[in-house]
Order: sequence, then structure tokens, then C-alpha cells
Amino acid sequence: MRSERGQRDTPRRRDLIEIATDLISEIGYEQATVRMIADRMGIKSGSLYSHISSKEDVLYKIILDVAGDFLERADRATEGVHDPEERLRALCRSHLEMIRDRRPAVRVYFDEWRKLGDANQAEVIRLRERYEDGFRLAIADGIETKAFDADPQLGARVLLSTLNWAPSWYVADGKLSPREVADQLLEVILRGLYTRG
Amino acid sequence: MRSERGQRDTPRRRDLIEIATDLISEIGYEQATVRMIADRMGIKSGSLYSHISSKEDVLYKIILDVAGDFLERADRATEGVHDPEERLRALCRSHLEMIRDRRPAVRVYFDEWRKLGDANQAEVIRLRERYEDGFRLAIADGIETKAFDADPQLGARVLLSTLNWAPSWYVADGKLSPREVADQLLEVILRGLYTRG
DNA sequence: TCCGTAGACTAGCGCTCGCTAGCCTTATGT
DNA sequence: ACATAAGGCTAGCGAGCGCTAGTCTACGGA
Repeated sequence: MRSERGQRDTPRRRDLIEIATDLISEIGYEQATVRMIADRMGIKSGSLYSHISSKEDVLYKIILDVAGDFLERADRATEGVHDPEERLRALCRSHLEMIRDRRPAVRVYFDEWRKLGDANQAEVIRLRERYEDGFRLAIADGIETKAFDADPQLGARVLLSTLNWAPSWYVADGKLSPREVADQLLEVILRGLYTRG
Repeated sequence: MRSERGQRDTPRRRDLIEIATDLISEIGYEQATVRMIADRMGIKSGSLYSHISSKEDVLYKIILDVAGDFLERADRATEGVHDPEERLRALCRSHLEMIRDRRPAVRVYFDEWRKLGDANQAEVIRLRERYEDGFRLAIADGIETKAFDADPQLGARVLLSTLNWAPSWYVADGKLSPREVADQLLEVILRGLYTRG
């Protein structure tokens, strides 16, 4: 009898996910074959299926985990913070910290979510929308309570684009911390949103 | 004898490239098989190779053409324009027009360039750097001749990120022209760069 | 001591992939 | 009238893919 699927969360399964994350971030989901993942684990490809149910299942787990982590960190960073500008600052920092801490996984999240089946894709989109709404709400709040002048949609667009594109330009080389980069970024963008500084 | 490769620029070959562009933009390079491309042309997969030399060759042609078109349009849009702010405005408009006019090809350019071999990839990167330098130079110019205050790298980063991410948010539905969107965008970003408006 | 389970193994199925060889048809220019 | 060449066709090669069936071994708890 086959073991009843590898869906439980074992140490070995975590190894597998981590190895797969690195490999996929390096060469892409299609190019990363189950045989390569098995090689890096030091086992044969057939043995993988004691731990996973399919290749897409691995991708889904990786991406779902990243999406959830983005959300959790954002929630934690903004709890108790009510000023819209401070909320935005916390959200930006949190976002850049996520890139710093989990770069390969974040790459997979941004680059490969389209490869998921329709149902899984829809769930990922749902989570991303929830995440981005945090930014949009903070900006909309700023419009009401502060002197933000510009189209809120436009402001959110600029900020979220810059953050979504950040994996391409943000190098966590220790020279600039997520905090510093977030502050510089928001200085420019917030100044653009205020009518009068 | 096989015909000596399909490298010349024939109408049929242009059909093929256009069909491949649409298909790849819809489902991705790996998923788009040569058999599907042939189906859409109404021929058999083997017959494709009268027109192309390999599948990667098709991808390279698509991407190289887009990169070249971005550059040509930018050159045309900025020739004779010397004011840094006006140059930036022209560059942004040109960029958004490109997305409006050639959306599927632009998608392929942004999403699939990593799938190219190393040499082809390097050439694409070279062209992209040249293109982005146009923006960076205009911003650096603005620092010298105008009242731009912020870090020029940071400003370029925000602007280029927003433009590079634009295929995800800019819908050319006729409500807002590239000109209008570019102007709104630059209003926010330039205000952020100026010390005093 | 014995059993159940986790986790590896071997072997290979069935399929699709990019691509090629060689042939046939049709249109064109001399 | 005939040669040439463009551009289809059929058939299939060889390789790699994800995944499965069935087996074996080591170990921890009853």
C-alpha cells in the first residue's frame, strides 16, 4: 500500500519545499524537474511522492505560504498604528523585510503564480488583493484625514508598482536596511501626494 | 534538400511571429508548443521549420523586436526636446503608447526574457539598459538644471518600476489616453522630486 | 518479539516535446 | 515547356517529462 499521501507537515517535507523553492527561483518552475529536486535531496524522483501529491502541489504550497507571510507580517507591523502615514511606512518596511528575509520564495511568488491551476490561482489573487487593500486603505485614509491631494488610485498604483518591482532593484547587501529604503521611498511618494508639505 | 532555413523576412514568417506572440502572451513560452502555433496557422508542426530555425529563435525575434521598438519610439519622441521635464513626459507617453499598441508582444518581452539562452539574454539586457538610461539621464539633468532634490537613483527607480509594472494596471480602454495617464503619473512623481513646487 | 509505519528503492508507463528527413504540389520566370 | 524553389505534407526519432506500482529496510512502540 502506498502511504496515504504526503500531506502532513514533516521535517523532510519542509526540506523538500525549501529545496524546491531555491531551485524554482533559480531556473523557473517548468525547468525545475522533479528529478532535479530529488537529486538535491539525495533521493530518487519516485521517492518524492511519499511527501507530496504532485508537482503543482509543491508550487501552490510555496506561493500560498509567501502570500500568507506577506499578510501576517503586514498585520503585525500595523497593529496599533493609526496614523495613515505611519501605517504606510510600516507596510513598506514590512514588505522590504519580506524580500530581504525570503528572497527566493518571493521570486517564486511573483514569477510563477500564473502557472497554477485556475482554482489555486484564484485563491492567490484573493490573498494578494487583501494585501494590497491594506495599502489602498491607508492612502484613502490619508486623503480624508490629511492633506493628500492626488488621485488615491494613482498614488497606490505608484507605491505598489515600486514595491512589486522591488525584487528587481532591492539588494539586501546590508548597506541600506529595509527601514532606510522604505523611508526614502515614502519621502518621495508622500511628497508627491501632499498638496502642501 | 531542405530549404536553406527560414531566416528571411517573408509575410508568412511575420504571420507566424504574430501568432506565436499572441499564444505565448496568453499561456507562456513553455506551454506554447510548436504544435499549437502550427494549429493556429492551419499547418502541421513540421512545416513551421521552413520559416524558423528553432523555437527559441521565435522568442528571441519577438523580444528583440519589442526592445528595439521601445528604443526607436523613445528616440523619436524626445528628439528636439531639451527640457528634462518635457523629455520625461515624452518618454512616459511613448512607453504607455507602446503598451497600448503592442500589449501581447510587450507582455512576452517582460515575462519571458529569462527563458532565452545566455547570449541572447545579454543582448536583451543591453538594450533595456540603454532604454532605461534615457530616463535616468533625464532625471539627472533635472537635478542639475532644475530644482530636483531627491536622490536621482531613487526617483528613476520609482518611475521605472511604475512603468515596468504598467502592463498589470494600464488598461487601454479609451477612457484615459497614454498622454493623460503619463501626465497624471508625472505630476505625482515630479512633485515628489521637486523640493519646492 | 512482533508489527506498523516512514521513507527509501527499482522499474517503467504513457505521453508530449522540439525537431528532422524526405516527399509532393503549386506558382513563377525564362 | 520545363526547371526551380517555396511551402506544404507524413512519419517518426530520441529524449525527457510527471507520476505510479510494488517492494524492501530500519526503527520505535505495544
